[in-house]
Amino acid sequence: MPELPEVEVVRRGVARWVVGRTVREVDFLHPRVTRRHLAGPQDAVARTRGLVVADAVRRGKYLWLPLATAGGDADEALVVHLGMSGQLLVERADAPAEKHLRALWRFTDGGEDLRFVDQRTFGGIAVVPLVATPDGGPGGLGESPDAAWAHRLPVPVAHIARDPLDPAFDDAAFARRLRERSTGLKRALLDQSLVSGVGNIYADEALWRARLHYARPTRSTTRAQADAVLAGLREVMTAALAAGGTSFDSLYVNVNGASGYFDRSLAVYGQGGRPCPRCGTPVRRDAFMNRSSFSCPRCQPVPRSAHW
DNA sequence: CGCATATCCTGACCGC
DNA sequence: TGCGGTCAGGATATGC
Repeated sequence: MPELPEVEVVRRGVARWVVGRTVREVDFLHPRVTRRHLAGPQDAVARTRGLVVADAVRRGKYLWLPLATAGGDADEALVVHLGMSGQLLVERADAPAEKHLRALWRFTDGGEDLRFVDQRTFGGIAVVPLVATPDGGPGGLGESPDAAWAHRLPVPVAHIARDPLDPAFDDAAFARRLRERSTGLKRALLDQSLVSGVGNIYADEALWRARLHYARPTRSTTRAQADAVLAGLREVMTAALAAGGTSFDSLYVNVNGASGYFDRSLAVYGQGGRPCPRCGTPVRRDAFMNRSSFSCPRCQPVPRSAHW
């Protein structure tokens, strides 16, 4: 499940292998891949063909490639969301098609193709305008933070908050906005308009590090607790990034790059019944929001006023 | 409007 | 060996 670290590994791979190249042709091989591009796949192709991939930028789980004209600036971007199972691959044109190949980009240099492979089709592609947004500043983490396109966001990303690894993330504002909400802590962490890039795995891991229960009411969260959650997120995301970042030097941009981290380092996620690494108490698994929540019953006690 | 839930999707896995 | 049921969850449409 690609969350922030996995998407960042993919972003670095795209920056390494695709940025600077000119798109010659695009094929969309499944109707669901362009469902968010309302004008349809042919329009997405027309808006991409002949343009230069100027950069690879990320905010939260969204990745986008500003598309520049020969003049150099970019008014639109190719937005990619990996969903649950999406992968971006850089492969030779004669490599056999993957079973779940959904989109394919060829370039004028005749080099390797970019492919979007997605088994479960929760992911998607859209070509959309870059727009100025109230939060201003660089749009996210990219290779060229001073470029004109880095100060605008693709329309579908305009409502997405900055992520915990963004240098401009405002910790105090996060704590303040958290207290304005009437919900549980984990629900808030999964809301991409409050903080982005967090999914089920990193939410559970960060809450374990912060020793906070997922149903703790946001309304009464202290600044110190909010800071502890952010520290937990940054810790686990940075570690996952370090583990996944080792493989992007190859000619293969793969969302599975961080899998080695999962094998060894998850404290609670997917560890139901196994001992908490801190206190040895068996990890608890609860049904929550149509998915699972993992926590340590001793380190993360249920608050009296839990907000389920 | 704020918040919660239903929905999309496919393959792995499990019990019978 | 097959078959039905369950599980995985990001983002959004909807409903209250």
